[in-house]
Amino acid sequence: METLQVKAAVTPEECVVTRTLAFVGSRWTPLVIWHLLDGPRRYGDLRRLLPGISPKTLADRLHALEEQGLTTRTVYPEKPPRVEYALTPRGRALGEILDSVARWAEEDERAGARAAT
Amino acid sequence: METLQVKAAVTPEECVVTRTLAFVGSRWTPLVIWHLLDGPRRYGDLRRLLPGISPKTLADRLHALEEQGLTTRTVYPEKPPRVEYALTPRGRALGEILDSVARWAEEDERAGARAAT
DNA sequence: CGGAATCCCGGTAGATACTG
DNA sequence: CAGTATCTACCGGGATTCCG
Repeated sequence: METLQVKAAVTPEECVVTRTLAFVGSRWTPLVIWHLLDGPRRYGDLRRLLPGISPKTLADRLHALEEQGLTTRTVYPEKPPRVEYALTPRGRALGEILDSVARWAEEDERAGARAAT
Repeated sequence: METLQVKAAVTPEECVVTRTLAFVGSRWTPLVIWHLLDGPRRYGDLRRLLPGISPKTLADRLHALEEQGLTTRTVYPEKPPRVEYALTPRGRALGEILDSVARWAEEDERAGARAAT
């Protein structure tokens, strides 16, 4: 087993980590994933959970997530129409990483608070 | 111990994960961190290791990283001048996360390759 | 060598209005 | 309800030039 591919990458485009982080780091994306960790959510649910997000942006995020295989989109042919978004196993796996990021970031804030004392 | 703060966040600005990922996800940043994982590097080293990066962008990244406490900047008053950048413990901790991201992303590519077969 | 200053371009994402 | 269609503004980041 050799080193991780990333080591070899020289440009951002070639680097999987860069590509992944650029994707997940786009505005609202982490919060969308976070809410979906609680279970499937409807488009309108997410809009309510994310006050300030525009319909276009939310649609963009959901499309991108689906395209990356992180979420699924299920249409229930009812009246009124119902559409549910849910994380795939891979999406949930990414959620785990977001969790570790959160822990890392909060260590920071704690240290900062301590230093400020 | 209650839930992670992130859960409570509703806007991207309030969310530590969003802020962190927006920061780390900016172009070239992961690669800069990656190279620093090998040890301290000089400005010129990094420019050579990152073909295509502009002086401004590299300076921006290094400033931001230093401001976030992820790197240190050491000036050796020699002639010609020498400046070294190195990861702090926190910076290295973030490197660990990048590593998990890399593993996550490569699972993806392997699955994709399999599906494409 | 290790940057800072300036200019500029392209893409991201927000606002708004409308539709199946 | 669950989006799409446009149009715009902002700024991240690249190219270039110059300085201590």
